Amino acid sequence: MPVPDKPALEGLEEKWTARWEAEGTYRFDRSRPRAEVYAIDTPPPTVSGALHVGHVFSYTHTDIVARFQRMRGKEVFYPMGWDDNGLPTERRVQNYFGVRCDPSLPYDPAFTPPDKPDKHAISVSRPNFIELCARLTVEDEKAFEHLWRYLGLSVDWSMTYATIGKRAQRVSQMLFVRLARRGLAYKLEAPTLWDVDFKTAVAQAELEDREQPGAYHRIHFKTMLPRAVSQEMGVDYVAIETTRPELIPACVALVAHPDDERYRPLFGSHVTTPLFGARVPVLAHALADPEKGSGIAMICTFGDITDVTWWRELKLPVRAVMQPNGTLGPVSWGTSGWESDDAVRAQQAYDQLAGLSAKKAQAKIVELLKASGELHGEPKPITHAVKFYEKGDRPLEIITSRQWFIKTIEHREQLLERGRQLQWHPDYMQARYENWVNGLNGDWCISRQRFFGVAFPVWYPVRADGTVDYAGAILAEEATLPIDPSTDVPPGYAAEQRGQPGGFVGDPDVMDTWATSSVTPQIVTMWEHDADVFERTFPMDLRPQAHDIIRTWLFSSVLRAHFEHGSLPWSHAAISGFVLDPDRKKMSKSKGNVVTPLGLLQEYGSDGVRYWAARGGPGVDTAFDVGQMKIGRKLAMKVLNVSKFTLAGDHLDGPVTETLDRGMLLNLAALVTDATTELEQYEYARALAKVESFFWDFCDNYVEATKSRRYGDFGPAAAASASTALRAALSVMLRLLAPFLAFTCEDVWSWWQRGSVHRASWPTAAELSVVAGDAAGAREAHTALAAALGAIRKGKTDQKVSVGTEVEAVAYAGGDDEIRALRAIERDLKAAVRAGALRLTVGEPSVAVTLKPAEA
RNA sequence: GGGCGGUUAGCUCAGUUGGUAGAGCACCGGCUUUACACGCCGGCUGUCACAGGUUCGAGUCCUGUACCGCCCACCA
Repeated sequence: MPVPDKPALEGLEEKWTARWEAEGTYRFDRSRPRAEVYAIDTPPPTVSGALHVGHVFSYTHTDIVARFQRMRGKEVFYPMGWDDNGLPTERRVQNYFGVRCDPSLPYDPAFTPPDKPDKHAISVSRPNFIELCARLTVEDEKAFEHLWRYLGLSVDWSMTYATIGKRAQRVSQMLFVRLARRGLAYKLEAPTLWDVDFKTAVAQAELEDREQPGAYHRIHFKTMLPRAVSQEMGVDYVAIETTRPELIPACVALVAHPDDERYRPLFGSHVTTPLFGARVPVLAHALADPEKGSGIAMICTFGDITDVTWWRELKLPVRAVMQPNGTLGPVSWGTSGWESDDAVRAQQAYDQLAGLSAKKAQAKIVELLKASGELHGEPKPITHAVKFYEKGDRPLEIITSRQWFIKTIEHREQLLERGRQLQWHPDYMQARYENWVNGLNGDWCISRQRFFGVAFPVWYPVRADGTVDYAGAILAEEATLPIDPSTDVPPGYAAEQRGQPGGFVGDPDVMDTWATSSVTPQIVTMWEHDADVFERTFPMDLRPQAHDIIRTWLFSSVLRAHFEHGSLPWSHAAISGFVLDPDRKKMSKSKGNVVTPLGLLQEYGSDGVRYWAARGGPGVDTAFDVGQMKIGRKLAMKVLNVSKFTLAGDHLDGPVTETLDRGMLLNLAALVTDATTELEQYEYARALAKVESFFWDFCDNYVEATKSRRYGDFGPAAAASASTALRAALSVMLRLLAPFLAFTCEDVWSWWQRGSVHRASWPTAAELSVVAGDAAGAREAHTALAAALGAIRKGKTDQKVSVGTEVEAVAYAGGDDEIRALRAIERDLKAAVRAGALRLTVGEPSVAVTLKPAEA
């Protein structure tokens, strides 16, 4: 392709995305051995959401690394996934098709959704629901792929996967079954964090704190001590302070610190709860904080995580009032039910609470306590942090339920060790991992009482009396996976036995979204699907991701690989920062400050946007700044134009003989070494800054200084030296910039080279020093050029003449070393400043420009 | 309460072993210079958050403080 007359950036994206696809430029060559492969575990974006500029930012970082590794000779394994798991997709499918997932229904292969969603949702089986999801997300996936291609991601688009896809289900289920068989996954009935609106268990990793208004309620519990002791204490009650008085009926004990003198006499004795008259013990535990409230707390089943700890360690009974839907459930007090000194009074009080939500129950019980005189003073309003499910609207409750867990706590040390083996970029992100693992306070709850997602490949026998034998879980055979227990039948049973005495039931739950996302390394590397590919790609090289999901995605992936493979899933983790809006806030949809990416790519060019993204180094939060995109666009334009200049006209073939040419090439060789080291360390932003800086100096100074010679003013040999040096430098700079300005560099490459620049070999210092030849002092001469040119240009500007004006004479004085360096390139320097005479002297730095008589 | 990161020119940010403060943008001024006006040249701009310390010398190392951001916590 010839050098264009008017090179332009417009249309490069369409042109090259089509060409790359047609030529299979980024197709993975699966014949290469593991050592020659660089495998990337790309984060699958959520398809039901929209891609925003934050995605563009971080995915560009990964692409830069991918392109660098590819040019270094690695075969890059770079798939793309779509995350269609989880609540957002579930809701979207429901609304779009007017259906509800009902896991109790069997698969109906003939089902078709109505053209328009009906007001009354149609119940469909889980497999049908998943089919609808796949249908809906096809369009999203197309739009996403288009954007990614337009941005220039060098993904192999023949390798895509969906997190709810058949193969992903199979991998998730198979890994789960293996954990279950080894006892690393287990089912247990236990107090679990619970969202009362979604009516599902949630995991520790999905929590967030929100500041909420609340109030301390000072409540009196009657003591049951011998009179003498009470008299000594002066009171016959204990005052506790609680923000959740509605849980008083669930109170099973009071607790204070063992060293707390105020309560020491009470330890071992009992008190009665207000309103309900239940006798509960006063106990000692080190977790009780004498500084908090009155220093003595009531333990309820369950008000918060501390209650769970106390309940477990003090071996207390359960007295649960909170139901899965967030209301207080029915309780009968007295001899046939819960213990009370005054069952009639207890029942009367409780009946007014039953059926109310926590919030309403609190208001009601405050009324009752005031009336009974057991509330001391007015509630004292406070603001405190309350735990929420990150997607939820009401505070979490803790409810006892039967859930699947994966063991984490007893493997804490090994998991910490894995974190240390992983190479983090930037390295300080490892602290977040350590922090999280050290803070784990329970095993990982992976089951969700939702309908959409990967099912547990598990059934339970139904006993002859119709009860379910949860301890006798029947795990699916690996060869049969994926299965859906709502439709498929366990080995040895017939379909008619579903739900029948002596028969079976399917596990109704689905896996947590992170339980399925955590196996993306196994999904993409074709684990248990294509052993050959797996062997060439696993453990992978790179996990790129954002820092907010270290505790979830990164941690859970490490955990799964540790258990299944006894290794890390990848050797490097590159953590991207967030994109901040100009107010330094994290950009997010909810804040309405998200910019749609395709418009940006079209306005500033994909390379312009890539440039902006590339400037944000690993882990660094970066401001959204169209100014930087404009600069990137200018850089790309400059590349086009200087390439046009370099390649225009006939190439004069000849060796590099001139000192300036040699110096420039050798300095470029040093840059190659430097930039390569940066990129090897995932410091792409630094690499770009250095290359960019050299490039502009090259354009502004070297090209200007050699123009005259290049045009033949000093003969053909001197011109050939410049021509050869220019081309060698251009070739190297295009390759250095190719990972960043993927489209521009590819276009220029195509003007004069064969093949794709993205499959060209990464430049080396050696290839330049061969061209430059032996040249003592040449680098210093090239380095001195910019300062001297600048000073002399200033001399002209000060006299208000153009830089191109021919002048009578220039006198330039400088230090010994500088002048020696400049003398080596005196002819080029003189031509560059268009001086009739150039005098270089050692002395105090000075510049004198003498204009021609006519101009003076 | 714990941890991590940040605080450098009006803005966005570099500043890699401690050695006279940098770039781009913005602003001001100049320039048709046979690659580029999506250009070129030049100029202006800083108690490097604050306070101590180590050192001949600190933006850089140490201690502490303040503020910003993120993550975490057993939040009665």
